[in-house]
Amino acid sequence: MTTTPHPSLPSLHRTVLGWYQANARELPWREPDAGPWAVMVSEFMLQQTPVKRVLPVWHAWMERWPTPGALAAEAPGEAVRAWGRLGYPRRALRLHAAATAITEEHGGVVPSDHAALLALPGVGEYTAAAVASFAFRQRHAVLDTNVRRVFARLVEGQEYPPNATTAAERRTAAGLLPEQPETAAAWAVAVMELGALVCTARSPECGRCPVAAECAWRLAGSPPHEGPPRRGQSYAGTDRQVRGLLLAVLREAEGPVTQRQLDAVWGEPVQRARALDGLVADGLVEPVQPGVYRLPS
DNA sequence: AAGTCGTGGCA
DNA sequence: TTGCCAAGACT
Repeated sequence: MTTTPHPSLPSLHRTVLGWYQANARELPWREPDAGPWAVMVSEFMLQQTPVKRVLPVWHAWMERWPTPGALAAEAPGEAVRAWGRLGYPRRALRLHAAATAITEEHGGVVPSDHAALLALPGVGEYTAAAVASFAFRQRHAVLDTNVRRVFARLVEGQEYPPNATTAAERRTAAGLLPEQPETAAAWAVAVMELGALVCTARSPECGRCPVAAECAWRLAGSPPHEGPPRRGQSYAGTDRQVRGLLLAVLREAEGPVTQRQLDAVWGEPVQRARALDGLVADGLVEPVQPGVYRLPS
């Protein structure tokens, strides 16, 4: 005879959804009146950047550019400037490009179709699913780093998920997804929130976890991660640091900037030149004339 | 498909 | 202090 070794799927859903109702953060892009554009802007900003740092920039951005058309009407350099110190400024350029595509190809309306979202610049598998789920209440597996970690522990008994998203992870996520679209959308954000607030990377608070009793990792004694350590991201002395320093000069200047101003931020000329070339190649910086640069117009 | 791409907070 | 890591996308 087969018994049911685990609580039913609907029970798991109810548990996590109930936890979310009681514990979710109030975030402006989750408000009922936050439209798809508000959600999309938040998703771009939240790619690799913590909520706390995103909040002020998101507010300023939405006030200045309440629609994709408003952003598309301005120079991409203004988006880079308004991006401030969120990091990975190519995201600002891609968000501007996405706004332009929405304006030109979708009549200024953020598309609800997953494939159409995926075709936008800067929108990958995660962001397409997130916008379709959070803004349009569709049924999609939303696999971000939080969700992947929760499932790795809860289902696989592993402390951390693999480096890259695997087919097995997609199957797991799809298998746990509630049937009803509205419930699936609620589930997606709830699991993500659980990963962000309780089932965290470093010191998970299993005592506060609503599904601790069913967690495969916990039941296995919380074994530490096996396999190769995930490569840390070095920063000091890299091109990325130099690019950041150079772009900060451009952002904070009113208009064009001279070569001398840029030279002042980094002593080593070869790396400095390589970093500046990279910024130009990425479209983040625009040469005006020899020795003069500005944000893209 | 492994590397690249910012920035800052926190243990 | 130093290393880890935070709602990834792109090549």
